[in-house]
Amino acid sequence: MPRIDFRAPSAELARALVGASLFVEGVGGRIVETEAYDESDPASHSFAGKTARNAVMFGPPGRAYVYRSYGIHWCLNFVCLAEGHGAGVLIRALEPTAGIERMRERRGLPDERLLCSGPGRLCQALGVTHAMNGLRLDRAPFRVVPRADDASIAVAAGTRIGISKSRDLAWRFALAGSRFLSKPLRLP
DNA sequence: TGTATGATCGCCT
DNA sequence: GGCGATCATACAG
Repeated sequence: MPRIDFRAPSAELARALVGASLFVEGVGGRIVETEAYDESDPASHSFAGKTARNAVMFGPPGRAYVYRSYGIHWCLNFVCLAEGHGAGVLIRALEPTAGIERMRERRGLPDERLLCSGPGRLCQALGVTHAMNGLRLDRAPFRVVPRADDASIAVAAGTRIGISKSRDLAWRFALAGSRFLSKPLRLP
């Protein structure tokens, strides 16, 4: 059932992506943490309208929106139902399954638990940069694999991280009990 | 386990 | 000028 539908509202897509797998040139793993953002949400980049930075969020769904965070890190979003509004899902953490040595080289830190536990770390480990902004997610270098139909997966919802607006919205989704989360889940 | 700080860039919502 | 959808490091206790 969880065929990934990039036209779904961001919270739905964010939930469906937990347990799916993401690879960039074969390096990646299982998504264990996501956050939803949309145009009605003051914490979203799309809230205040289209700019050069967030333009991809306003384009067709199923693309990568990569932005620079704090002037230093890259963060990866999956664009969903945009149609002039602007919505997306921030990929916050992966459980590494493929290309772990490559990740270690890129990260410089050996700790496997910290390779992809956070949106900036994950992009560094997978080699995601601004060069991939706007690229389709169903083509190389990306590969997104839905979780298996029979996968009995416990997805928990909590409040989002690192934002000051709309802090009570339970739009953070995580694989319950995973040790690869960027932070423990906080219930609303 | 927690709090503080620096790095450094795009946009000011 | 100030603030982020961050992270590594330094330090206190």
